[in-house]
Amino acid sequence: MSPRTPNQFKEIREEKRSLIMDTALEQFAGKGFHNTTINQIALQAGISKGLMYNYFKSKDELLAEIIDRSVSEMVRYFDTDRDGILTGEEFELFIRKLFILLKEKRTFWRLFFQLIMQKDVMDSYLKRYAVRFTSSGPVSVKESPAFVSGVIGTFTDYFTRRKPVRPADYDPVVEMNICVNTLKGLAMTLILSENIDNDLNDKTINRIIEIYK
Amino acid sequence: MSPRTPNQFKEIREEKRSLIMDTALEQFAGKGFHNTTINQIALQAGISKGLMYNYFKSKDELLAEIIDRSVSEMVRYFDTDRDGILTGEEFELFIRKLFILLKEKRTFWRLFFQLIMQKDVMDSYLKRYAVRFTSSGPVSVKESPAFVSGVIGTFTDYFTRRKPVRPADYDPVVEMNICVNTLKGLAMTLILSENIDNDLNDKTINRIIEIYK
Amino acid sequence: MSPRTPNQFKEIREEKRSLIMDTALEQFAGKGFHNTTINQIALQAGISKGLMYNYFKSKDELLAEIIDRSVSEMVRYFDTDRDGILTGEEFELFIRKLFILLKEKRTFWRLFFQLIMQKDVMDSYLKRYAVRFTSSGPVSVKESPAFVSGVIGTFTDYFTRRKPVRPADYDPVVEMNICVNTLKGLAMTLILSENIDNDLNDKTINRIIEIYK
Amino acid sequence: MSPRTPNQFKEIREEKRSLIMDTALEQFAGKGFHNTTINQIALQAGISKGLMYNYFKSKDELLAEIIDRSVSEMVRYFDTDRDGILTGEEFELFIRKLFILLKEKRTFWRLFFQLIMQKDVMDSYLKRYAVRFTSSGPVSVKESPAFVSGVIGTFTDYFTRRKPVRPADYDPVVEMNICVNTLKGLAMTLILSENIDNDLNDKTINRIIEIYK
DNA sequence: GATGAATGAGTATTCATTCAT
DNA sequence: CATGAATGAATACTCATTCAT
Repeated sequence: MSPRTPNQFKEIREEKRSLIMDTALEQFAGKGFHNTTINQIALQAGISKGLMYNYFKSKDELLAEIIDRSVSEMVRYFDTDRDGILTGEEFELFIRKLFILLKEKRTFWRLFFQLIMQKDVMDSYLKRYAVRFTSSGPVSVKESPAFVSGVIGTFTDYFTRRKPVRPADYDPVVEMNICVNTLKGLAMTLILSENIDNDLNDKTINRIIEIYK
Repeated sequence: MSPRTPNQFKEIREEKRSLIMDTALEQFAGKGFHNTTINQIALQAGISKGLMYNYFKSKDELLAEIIDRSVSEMVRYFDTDRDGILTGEEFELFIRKLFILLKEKRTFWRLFFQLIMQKDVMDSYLKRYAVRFTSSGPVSVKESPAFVSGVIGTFTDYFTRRKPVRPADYDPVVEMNICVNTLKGLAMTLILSENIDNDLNDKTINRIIEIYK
Repeated sequence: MSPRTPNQFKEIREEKRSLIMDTALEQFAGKGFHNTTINQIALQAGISKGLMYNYFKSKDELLAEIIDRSVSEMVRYFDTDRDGILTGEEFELFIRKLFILLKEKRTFWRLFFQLIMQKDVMDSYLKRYAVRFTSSGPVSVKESPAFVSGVIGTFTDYFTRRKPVRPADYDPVVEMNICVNTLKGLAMTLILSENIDNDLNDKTINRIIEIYK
Repeated sequence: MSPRTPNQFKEIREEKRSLIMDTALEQFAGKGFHNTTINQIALQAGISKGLMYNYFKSKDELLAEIIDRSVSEMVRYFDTDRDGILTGEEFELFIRKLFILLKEKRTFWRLFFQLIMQKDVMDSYLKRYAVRFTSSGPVSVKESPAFVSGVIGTFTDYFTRRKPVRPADYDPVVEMNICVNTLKGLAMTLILSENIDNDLNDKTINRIIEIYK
């Protein structure tokens, strides 16, 4: 009889929002954004089409919110307000954290990579949220403008310091480039494989740490 | 106005087919398959919508033909009917060839990666390189020449032979995994960057060859 | 916290009803009936969507009530149960009253004219002033007090009596037609202008009275 | 077998465009813009919904085109590149032309008046075509920026010249205001009546000319 | 009374595909 | 061969209305 309290409403909203976003993410990642209809999302989420639009202004916004949520989470995860100096231990920690996160959020990252390969989808996202493309992908400037450039700087610095006595042919930028792209390639493999060979994966990560620590 | 010979007709047909496929590829890669309309392709190719259907049964088939053409070319390029033994020189050649091709066909590869991410078919793709692509992702297999698995085998073999006297911690599979994923990561970077740092790229490739040859 | 008396309840209800109707009128007149959503009305009125339906059965009924309220008021204003004879003084009074009312209720009249133009019901409206308005135009008749036809009759009578000694070309019906349409045109101008030239308007009204009194 | 000539295509297009616009105008004027669906228009015009969009980008553009067409026609009709001096004969001609046009295009004018009463509909039109509101309604600046202000100026001038020896109470602006609004009111009546009393109408127009010529 | 989450029928719009000429 | 008018199924999105709390 008595109306629901504002808190109850807020709870309901947040729960449903999450439900919709999770459902949509799964379908977007599996079938692609354009091959997923609002109807399908609503059906699978067990809600009506209209309700979707009660929570999200449009299909595009739904996508943007999904990206925002995960990117924010990612940034929060790594943004440990360091002194800018990457020690060997911190480097190892970073790599290990990275792959844990990739495994945990594989569905999202598959979607994410799909998207960054399509110029126009990303463009519309870029306009909404001012994202910066870097060698390690786009990151929401809204959340953390200096995050990525910070990481790159820290990495370059790390590879410069690694070999105080450089062999004639040692170029820290090249070294970093190889390291970063190895991680990128592994990330891709991890994200795309249906069944990960966890043993090989772990061994590979260990070996990378061994090489670059 | 002498009547054209059957051969001339065929040539004209082939040329127009190519024109349509090139135009379509460019647009698919830039805007995504679903964001490209037949109208846009026809307009840019300077032909009528109807004529499109004279050359290709459907939009899906157009896509499939584009994939087939480039994949075949790729296979032809590398499938030099070797003895299965990869020497250091052959390894270097392979890497260099690979990046030349990636640069030359960047547009295609962007599209290609878009597509293979759109379903969990990477695995099935690895086993059977020729997949039929449709608008809802890659689906039916056309042929299965064991090309890819052949490459994998040759590579594994190469990494096994490289260090006859293995250090205790040397694992050829791990080593190959790192090598392959480094190449994969670099390929991704190359395909996606708007402006390639050619100098860094060349240095990086040289360094990789230095490491793995 | 003494419990409210039934009378207080009624007052509160009436006040809220009025608030909703005023808010709705403003929006209907500004954006049109179809471009105004229940949500917008509720939001601006500071109540919930659900409560709206506590006061009005439907959006259509809300519109009908708005019309009814203002038309009733209008009728009450002019329906001074006269003897049917319009003197010169009464004529002047009528004109002045008319424009005062138009100015005071401009918002309503804009809406009203919007509605009566939306179907060929001007004629039927003339005969039966109270029409039920729905979203697809004015439809069912609620009551038919012969108010309008009464006014027309009185006017015709007035113009017939005005010139006992008629010039050869004097036609009272034509004269009344011009007079009525001049008023109508002025009313339209008044209702639609964003900024009224009050001085010109007053002078014009005075001149009309001068001509027709 | 042989394809249609460009001319044939152009003819088909123009015919269909007109058909759609006429059908839409009729329905918009009768039921209002928002109460008319694209489906209904297509059905009545005997074409498919899709074809509508082959000819008009949107429902809004369809409306805009309908307005443009008629307004342009109107302007062309009156824009006789005069010397700016309105003689009595020219004044009479103008009035007579005006009512002929109003009768011929009653359906359009009903729609037009509906629209100018709805702020937002007109606003979107204003943005597209830069229209200026004047006392005699909006006119497309695109077509004829100086048209309306020209008419107003000419009219004011006319009413100033009419009584070289002015009575003490003669104000040409007031006189013009009455004249213009009488015409406006008559126009409204003409547009809205289902059955026009042609006789009364003609007599009224004659009387107005008699008064103001 | 009061709230706003939930529904679903309805509407504009898109676009691959067909086909008469 | 070639054209582009025509189709209609599919899809995103809106909004009045209901109802559990």
